[in-house]
Amino acid sequence: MKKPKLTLKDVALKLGVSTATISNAYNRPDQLSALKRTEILAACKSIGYEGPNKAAQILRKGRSNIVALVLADSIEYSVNDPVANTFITGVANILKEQKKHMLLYAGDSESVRDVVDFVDGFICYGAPRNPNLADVLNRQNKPVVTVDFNLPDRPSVNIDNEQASYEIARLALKPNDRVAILGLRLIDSPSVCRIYDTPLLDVEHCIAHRRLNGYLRALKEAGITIGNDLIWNIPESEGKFAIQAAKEVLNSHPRPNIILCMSDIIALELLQCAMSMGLDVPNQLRITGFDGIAEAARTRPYLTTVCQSSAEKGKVAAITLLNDTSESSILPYELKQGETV
Amino acid sequence: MKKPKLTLKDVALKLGVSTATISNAYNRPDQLSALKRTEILAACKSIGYEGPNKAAQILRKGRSNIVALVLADSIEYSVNDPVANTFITGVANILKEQKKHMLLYAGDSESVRDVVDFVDGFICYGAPRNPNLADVLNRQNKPVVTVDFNLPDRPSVNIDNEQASYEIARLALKPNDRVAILGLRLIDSPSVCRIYDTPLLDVEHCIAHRRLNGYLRALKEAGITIGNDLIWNIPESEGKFAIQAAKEVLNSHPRPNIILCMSDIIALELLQCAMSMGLDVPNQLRITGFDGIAEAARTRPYLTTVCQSSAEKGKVAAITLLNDTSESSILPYELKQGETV
DNA sequence: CTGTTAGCGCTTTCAG
DNA sequence: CTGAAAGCGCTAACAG
Repeated sequence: MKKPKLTLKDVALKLGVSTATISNAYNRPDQLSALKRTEILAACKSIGYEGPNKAAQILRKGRSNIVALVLADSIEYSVNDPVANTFITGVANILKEQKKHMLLYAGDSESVRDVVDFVDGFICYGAPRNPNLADVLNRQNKPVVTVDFNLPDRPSVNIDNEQASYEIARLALKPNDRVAILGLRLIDSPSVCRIYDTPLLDVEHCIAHRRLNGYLRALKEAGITIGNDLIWNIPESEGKFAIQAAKEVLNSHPRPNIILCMSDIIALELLQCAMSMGLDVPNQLRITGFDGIAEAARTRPYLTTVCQSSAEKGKVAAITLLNDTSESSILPYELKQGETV
Repeated sequence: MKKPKLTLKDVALKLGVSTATISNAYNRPDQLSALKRTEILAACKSIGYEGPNKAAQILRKGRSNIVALVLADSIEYSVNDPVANTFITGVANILKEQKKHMLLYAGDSESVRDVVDFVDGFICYGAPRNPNLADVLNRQNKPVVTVDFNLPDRPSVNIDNEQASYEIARLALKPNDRVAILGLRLIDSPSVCRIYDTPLLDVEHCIAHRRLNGYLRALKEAGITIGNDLIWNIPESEGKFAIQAAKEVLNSHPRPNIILCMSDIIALELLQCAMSMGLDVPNQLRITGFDGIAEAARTRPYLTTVCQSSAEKGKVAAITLLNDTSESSILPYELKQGETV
């Protein structure tokens, strides 16, 4: 039952060659004749040696072929968010190609100590919920690629959130509109609430802020002013919170006739709510989303939104990390005119 | 910029104590006085030592606190399946509690060699698409827990698929029904097709087979016979394939008036299809699903289905692995009468 | 092209 | 409670 677990040394002894030769047979084919190499590999297989122990290799080489994917939130939450999911898909795609492995790491953790000594690098998807984590990450020496936020001197992958938001708002807005904004993680609060004069989260750490700026620029241009009581904070892009916010905003007086949402999930829940209240979309209420998730493409009326390719983001992030380049990328996005505007 | 990266030895030297003492301070508090321990820890922190190197610990201790979650399919696919996702959530929940980490591993890989030497164990969610992988997994010595399939002498987590399928079919069937079955991975084919006389996948490796048996038992009891040309194979629980199958079955003559689906995703796509063809559900067509995914609870008409808790499965699997027990679990399920039957 | 050897950084007996 | 020493299993100089 329990195999004795051969080591490279055992094998070298048995085959009457040096350990270096066995090691080279596996790791550096150019260091010995092809013939000898084939012989050795065959002999190893036949006596049941499966190759050098990976744990020892990690220590010795300082490389594990494991990449940590640091999610913005807990794993539980992130894995159920379609946008995060698509991103993971993109990363997985590239890692598989390069025979690397993926360790999921929660962004609400305190530190990366548990894994920093053996992973080869970090892909950091969204500003970690625990702000401490970003600092720790930045202070260590392994490669880091950030996505949807920035860390000093680290490459990042982003879209131009400000411009995208500006454009979608511009597309949607009409003179004299009564506007509301459903924001995502604008302030440091676990609750659905209006932001009033709560200080906003750090710009660098927060795409929400950039999206807000884009909206506000479009509003200004359209000659519309909006109070902070018409800007909601939603702590997570999750149905439950989105519904709460949707109800609040739709039941507020005077009711807005256009609502700019910082994610499709939020927009879709709002849309559901509005329709079940008998509102005519888009005539009584216009809605814009952000992301371009698959579900939005399946749901009628089609959502007017900003499409970004999360899968592509994942791929670019993985490639950037594996090449250890320091170049940041700005990826393209696309406005999608649906039926909600 | 680049810190010199202190080792335990350096630190011991600097503090004038032995390496064992430093090691004990971190790992075995009972081996030294609380006072000395606090002093040492404080001193370490102040000189910038973050604690023992994890890579070295893994080699030395033979334990990494990393658990591999082996998915049935590629990571790309699995992460976008709501059932798999909920399962991952459950696993993540327990791992977090126990400060373990999760490595995602694709079930279409050839072997686990890349990670077997350093992970602490495997949770295997669904029979791996590469059947080879199951063998390799079973031959190695680290703990394995299987979910939704079995491996000899390994603990597993399952529901009683046969009985559940029997019950949902029994609930739905009426005398003289024209029945079709939309099966999931019944045969080893990448295509949507009728199974005809293609050999079924191995029973042990295949919940689909058990579900099929349950359906057939109910059919037999109801005095209905069904040919293999009315049983479809769908290779993955993905929208694209489900739609293909839905069209085939709904356009076949005579059209079935009841269709038993092996997943909610399949059932939901079928439902969409049927409604867009103007069919009256449930009067002209009854549909049953399997799983009880969240989306089914949001979609009208409500799906009649078998609800199982994937999150619970994940938790139980993780607990079983971490406790290294050999007890298998059979989890409960629940029939949910919706509006499609 | 092959063999010897010094570690990678740590933990854990074991003797004091 | 502390310190010295022997590896965990491997790789990469380096010398032959």
